[in-house]
Amino acid sequence: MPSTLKDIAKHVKLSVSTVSNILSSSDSRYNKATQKRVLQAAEELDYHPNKAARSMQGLRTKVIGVLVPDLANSYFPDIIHGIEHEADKEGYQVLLCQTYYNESDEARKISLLRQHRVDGFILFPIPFSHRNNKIFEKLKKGKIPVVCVDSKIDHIKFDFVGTEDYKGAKLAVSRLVELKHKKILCLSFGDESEIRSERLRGYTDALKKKKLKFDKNLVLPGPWEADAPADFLISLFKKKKPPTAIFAMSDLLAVWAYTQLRAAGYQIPKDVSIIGFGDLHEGRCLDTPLTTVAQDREEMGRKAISLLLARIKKPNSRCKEALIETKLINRASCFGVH
Amino acid sequence: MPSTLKDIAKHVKLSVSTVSNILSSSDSRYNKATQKRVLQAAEELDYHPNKAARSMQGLRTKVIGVLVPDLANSYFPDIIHGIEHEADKEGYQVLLCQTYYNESDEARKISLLRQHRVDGFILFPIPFSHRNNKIFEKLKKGKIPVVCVDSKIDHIKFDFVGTEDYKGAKLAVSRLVELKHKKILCLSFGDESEIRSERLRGYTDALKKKKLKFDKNLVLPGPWEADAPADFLISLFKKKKPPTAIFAMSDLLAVWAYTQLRAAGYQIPKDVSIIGFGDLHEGRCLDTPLTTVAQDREEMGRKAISLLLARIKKPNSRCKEALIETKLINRASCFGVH
DNA sequence: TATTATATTCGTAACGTTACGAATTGTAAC
DNA sequence: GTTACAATTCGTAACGTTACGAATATAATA
Repeated sequence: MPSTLKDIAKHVKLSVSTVSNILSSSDSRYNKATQKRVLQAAEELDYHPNKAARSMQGLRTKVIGVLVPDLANSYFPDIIHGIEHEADKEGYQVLLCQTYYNESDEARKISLLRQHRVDGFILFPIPFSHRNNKIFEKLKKGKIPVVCVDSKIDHIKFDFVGTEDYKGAKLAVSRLVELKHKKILCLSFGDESEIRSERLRGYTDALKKKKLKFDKNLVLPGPWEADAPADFLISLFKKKKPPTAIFAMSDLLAVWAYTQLRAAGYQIPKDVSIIGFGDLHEGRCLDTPLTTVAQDREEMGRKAISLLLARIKKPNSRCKEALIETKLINRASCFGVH
Repeated sequence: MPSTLKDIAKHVKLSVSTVSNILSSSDSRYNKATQKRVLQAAEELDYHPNKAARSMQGLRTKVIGVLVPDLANSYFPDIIHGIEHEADKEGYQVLLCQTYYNESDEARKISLLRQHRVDGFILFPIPFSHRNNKIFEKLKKGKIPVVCVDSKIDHIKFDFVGTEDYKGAKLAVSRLVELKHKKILCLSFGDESEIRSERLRGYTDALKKKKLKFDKNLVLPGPWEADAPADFLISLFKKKKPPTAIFAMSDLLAVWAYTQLRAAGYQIPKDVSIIGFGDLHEGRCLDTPLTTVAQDREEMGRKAISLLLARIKKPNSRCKEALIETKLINRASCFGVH
């Protein structure tokens, strides 16, 4: 039983519409004294405008829905921070949900947010999912403003924010090549996402540029794919011409490799150099801090909001794509080979 | 312009109320064929019930608001996972906001969530804040169901979920004492929170039990407090009778100390044993994994939901408090002294 | 004082949904 | 062909808000 405009109106003996007008637009033709009286009553009665009623006028809710896979991955909070901060500046509020990489959760959360009539979505779609894309088709057909981040939806065009995956990977691998590494392992994602293929392209092109040949046996998926990938990883380093460096497609993968190698008695970077991608906290607080490719994640969030607001204003404009720059962060995990 | 009941009604040539009834209660007296027709039309027209209109009936929204300080702290995502999972089971949905440890954001986000008429709140209040407590008084007076986690609100009683801070700290320090450490540094939070005082009490009691005397110079606040606490920390270990162990009130503090000491040339645990509190990911992936006090954070989340739902059902029942158990996780960062 | 202009305030309809009781249809029994 | 009863379906009011145009009060001018 929260108080309503009617309650306030009764309290100050004015009409509901007067109270509404005063409370919702500060600029107004109303008597200063009246305004003060109303504001005060609102305060006293602990009035919270009912967004439900408001949005029923078909007005903007000024709320945007953000759907991320998993907050436990420290990649996301920074982006969310950027989103919230920028949204806030424009008077938008953010509602946050998680999918836990689960397709039916993804669908359910989108529906929930639609029920709340959010003005638009920022989605981090589950990468390379075989989900039923109908939900997204409907978003598209309903002209609901959507910005996808990181992954795109098959066959459906939305605004998009991503990372300069190709450039970043090339940067990283070029660095290893400069340090005279000849045999560089590529620790890859297990999926078939565009992120993966771009980073792989960066890896191979960096090798090519220095006339090193690409060996597909040096590309292996991370811990969540193979059966005993840790053993397999170590076995690669026990061969007689072992790799001397690892390019990992993510910091998490890099940290995993780091841990496994250390446990197996290898020293980083003396025996093996490692370079990651993402500049996550996990890599920074390693004993030998991780050299990595960083992207400005808050900027990603800001960019996503700016694309979204542009679309909210012009729902029919052409879809835009933005790639966030990368740069190399040199820390201790890479070492020259002689 | 999402479709409405009216649209569906027109489409199937039935009244709005029939459509509403069919769509909102699956149990019903309606003709099976009619039901199918309606469901199908809803699907075709991509109908999403308008929560706004629904909640205007004064009905439950089946949405609960969760307000956390900062998702970048990996302490929170686990709890949120527990919250979401349990809420989901009961048919409740979760709206998540951050305060960034900022009091005015805290107030604004609570107001936002109230505007959405959430059925209740799970709050992680900013600890030891000098905030204006009026917002909380109003929540209390308005009988809005609220569960606080971790910190309480001064002078205002809400349901509460916390950690067995005293027992956990005592457990940790007792362990160090068993390992024959005589001089144990306590790395404390900088605030005056109840969490701090309870963990401090655990620390002192563990010492007392083994007849070790409490030295208040051995209690020092973490990195965010003193001017040059890192230097100060190291200086303590350069004295002639240096501490041989550290009890840190959080894993983050522990990791910080670990890093500083390593950088200064000390070995963990050979020179200094460290024990943390919280069992965060950061401590697990250290080169020398951190011994720590763990609490089941998903259970915290579940508990919070169960208290909240109980309160939603009986808004006037007595406030309950739940403390989540702690246990010691022995890893490599502690070492016996001889 | 009458007339106009200006400053304030008001009343009504509409948004999409649900609860409630009323209305309509169909069916079986007489 | 009534009547009784069940099976379906319907109509209306209400929730809290805002937009819109209308109404009233007050001041300024003739």
